[in-house]
Amino acid sequence: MPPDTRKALLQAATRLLDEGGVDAVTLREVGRLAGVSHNAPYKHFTRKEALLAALAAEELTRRNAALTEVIERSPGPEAALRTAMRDYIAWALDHPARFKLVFGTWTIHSPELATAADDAQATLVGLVAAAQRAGALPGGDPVRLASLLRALAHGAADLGSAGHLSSGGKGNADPGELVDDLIDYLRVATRDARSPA
Amino acid sequence: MPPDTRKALLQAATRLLDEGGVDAVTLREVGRLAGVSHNAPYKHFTRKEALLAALAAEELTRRNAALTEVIERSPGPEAALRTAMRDYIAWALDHPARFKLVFGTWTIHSPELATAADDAQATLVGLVAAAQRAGALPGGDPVRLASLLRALAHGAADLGSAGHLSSGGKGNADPGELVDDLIDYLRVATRDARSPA
DNA sequence: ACCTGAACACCGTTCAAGT
DNA sequence: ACCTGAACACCGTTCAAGT
Repeated sequence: MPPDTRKALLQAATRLLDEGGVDAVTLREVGRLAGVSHNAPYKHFTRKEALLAALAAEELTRRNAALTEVIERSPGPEAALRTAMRDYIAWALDHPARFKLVFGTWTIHSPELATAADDAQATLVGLVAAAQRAGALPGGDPVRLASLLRALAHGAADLGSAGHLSSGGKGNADPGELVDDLIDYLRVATRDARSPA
Repeated sequence: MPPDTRKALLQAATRLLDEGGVDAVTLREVGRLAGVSHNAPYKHFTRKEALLAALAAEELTRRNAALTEVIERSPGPEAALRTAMRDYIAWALDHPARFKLVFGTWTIHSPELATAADDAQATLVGLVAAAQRAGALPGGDPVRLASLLRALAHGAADLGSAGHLSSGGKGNADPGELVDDLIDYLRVATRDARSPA
């Protein structure tokens, strides 16, 4: 079996990311942890951002697999949606650096990252459409509704993980509660649209 | 009039932030732009993050003033809420680096930044409560409802400014539309709760 | 094809020193 | 009180060279 330096580099980078945030991911330290010279990384990634993009793509692919599994194991689309949103929040709070990395601004074009992002979007849209058919969500463009859900989960997770959801020192809102609130409001809106005017 | 190096440093930092993102804000370049030595900043800020926190506090204070003005000029709480949310999104898209800085993770405790954040939260909660009384939003804890609105606006702005709201190359959702959608759904939920069961 | 060591142009931060 | 210049310990990236 070959040494597989590339994998060792990614593992080292993941560890540094989790332990100290993206600023702690330094090509020199990555090399050191992987037991290789400080510019061996350049033989596997064109530049630092390319390594980070590979890391983000791996992570997002794992999230997609987890999402698919949630959908398969859930009794129905509404339960799947609630579990998926809660899992997303939990992931962001447990791994804030990974979350910020994946959804940060990329100046590089990474096909793997773009594909993983498209897959996630497509899976969520499919789930939303199923929930609409099941009467758990209001009608309309499922892409737009999926974006609404995604934006809320993303905002709640981001504000929550940065500590901006608490005011005056005491935490006022749990990110998970917010996504539940939204789904509840959408349910009400669904019923309302069905009843005769 | 004194040279006011502190102000010159903050101005230089703001320019670098807008032009190249937070990574472009380098104490050495800030000093250079302000016409001062590369470590004069240390006489005004304990460390780099303190300068960034001062920058963020200034920006958030300006946003609070703008929000208050929107409320005063609006015909009613619902119009004020919609305008405020749209303004927030527009600000984030126009000044992505400032937005990311203000709502990033701080390892420093800045009283000015904390105060500005609390002010913003309090003003928004007051606006939400007024909209509830006006029948434009459903009842319940106004703090929680404000967090819901804030999380959605934040998520839509963040995903939008990072380009994550478009899938397959074509933009599918405009962040501004998403906040309008949410307020619309909440209106429906408000009506529903009022009608007799 | 993959890796190394030296080198270059940067950083943030500290320190001794000046006014 | 405010500022400077030298210094230290880091970076990302490039280059010439080795296997």
